Amino acid sequence: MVEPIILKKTLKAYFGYDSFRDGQEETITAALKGQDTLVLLPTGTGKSICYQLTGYLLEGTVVIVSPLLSLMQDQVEQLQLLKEKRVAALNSLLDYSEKEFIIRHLNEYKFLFLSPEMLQNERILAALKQLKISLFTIDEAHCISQWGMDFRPDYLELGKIRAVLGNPLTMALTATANRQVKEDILACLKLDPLQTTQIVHSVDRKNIALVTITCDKDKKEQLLKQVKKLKKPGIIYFSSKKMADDMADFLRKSLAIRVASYHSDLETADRILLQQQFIYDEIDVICATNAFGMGINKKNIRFVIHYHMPASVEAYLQEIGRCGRDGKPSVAILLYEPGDGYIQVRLQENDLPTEAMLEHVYRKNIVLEGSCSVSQQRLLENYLASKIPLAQAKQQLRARVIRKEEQLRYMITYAETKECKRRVLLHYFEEKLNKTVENCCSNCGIDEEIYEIDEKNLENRAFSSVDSWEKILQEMFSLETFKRQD
DNA sequence: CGATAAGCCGATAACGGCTTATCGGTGCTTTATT
Repeated sequence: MVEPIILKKTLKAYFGYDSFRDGQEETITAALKGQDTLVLLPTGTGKSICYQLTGYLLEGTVVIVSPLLSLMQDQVEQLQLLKEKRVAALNSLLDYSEKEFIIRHLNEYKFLFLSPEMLQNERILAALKQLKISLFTIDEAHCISQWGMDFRPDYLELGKIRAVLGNPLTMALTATANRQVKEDILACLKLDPLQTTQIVHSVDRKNIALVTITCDKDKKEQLLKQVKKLKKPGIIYFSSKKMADDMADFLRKSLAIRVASYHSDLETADRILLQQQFIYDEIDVICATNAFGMGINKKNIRFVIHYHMPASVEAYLQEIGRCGRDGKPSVAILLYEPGDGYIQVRLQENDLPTEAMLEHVYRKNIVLEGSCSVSQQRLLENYLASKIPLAQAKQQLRARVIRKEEQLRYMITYAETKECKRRVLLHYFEEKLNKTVENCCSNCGIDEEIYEIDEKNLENRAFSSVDSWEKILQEMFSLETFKRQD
């Protein structure tokens, strides 16, 4: 048993903080007792401290499964800033010799980041088997449920991987999970629900006002109106890349603010550049698809607008959770037009194979290339390889389709409800709203002015006339960076 | 659903205007030859 005083001293020594934030100490204490943990803490409460501090107090290497290369790079850099040299990300950004070097020196690292896909690599898995793993961490664990079912099936293999590695002490971390997602995470990792300590804090972010504006063919005008008057910076989400591009142009021309669009068509270098510019307040508004956001650690985002709604309440909460991390009043606005749900239905249609496809593939015993989407093809191949009986496969698929429909339906319920939005949102996570929240939602009524630009004080103008020379230099410097990248 | 592309129509020739069809969103990986 590690005394709380030791924990605090370690926190101060390694991270420089005087006290823990909600949930951190609880999590670390449980892990140090040897308990597997499922940790649900709201965005921006320092989840990484949980596995990092635990790692420092245990012998061996912390292995962290992370969904994005950029996220891995971020975490590596942050640890390096804290003077930790024994840290590496084992991924495709490395060349052959770098990779080999890390694999040969695994036990010299304290923190090792990799993707679920990388864990499928035989050579790497064999090396990890020889390693003393102090803690097996799954960062952004909701990806298991959100992506594992179709988009990134290797997420569903993590349980097997865990078993191969001798079931090391495990910590799964996320900011958004309702009961079903928690069940998915535990089941996938093959964690016993009764033996796993769940540290669950409210997903409610009280400083984010929840607003829905019901539109009638006037979304574009509504968007312009809102973006014009709201305090910046902010993010606007779209469900198409083209739309994100077009609207970025439109807003840039209409409002003379600094707007950029962000989606998967961008080159990696451009993505990094945009993220940096946004973080350093050189961009006011980002028009993005759901590619943007995970790992964006910016405190002062004032609004998140959804031009199109996402496919689930989890995704919605993830996305709106990116504003107001500094605790100041922020607003999440959903621009909703009845029928919007249909876009998501169509988007998801090609994710899962149909029963007809499944039958065809089982009969012919082969998946024909080009006969369906990449995601469908991969899933069909998985079914074929796994030798799951047809009836069972069918049932599983049917369940997944129903699940997606339910998720979307609840999102629509949220959009259309006349009751308190916060209550409806929290209900999805089986939470009750105990006391009333000031500036709660558009149904309870909010004071709109606190989210709007204060014209008199000229606060929040894109370019201030009193820019310090430091800031001007900084901007020149980033321009140079831009040229070089180009 | 809504935006866009493709196809079709009449009619002395190229093209506006119509209907119909299609598509939309997330990321990891890759080892070997000009």
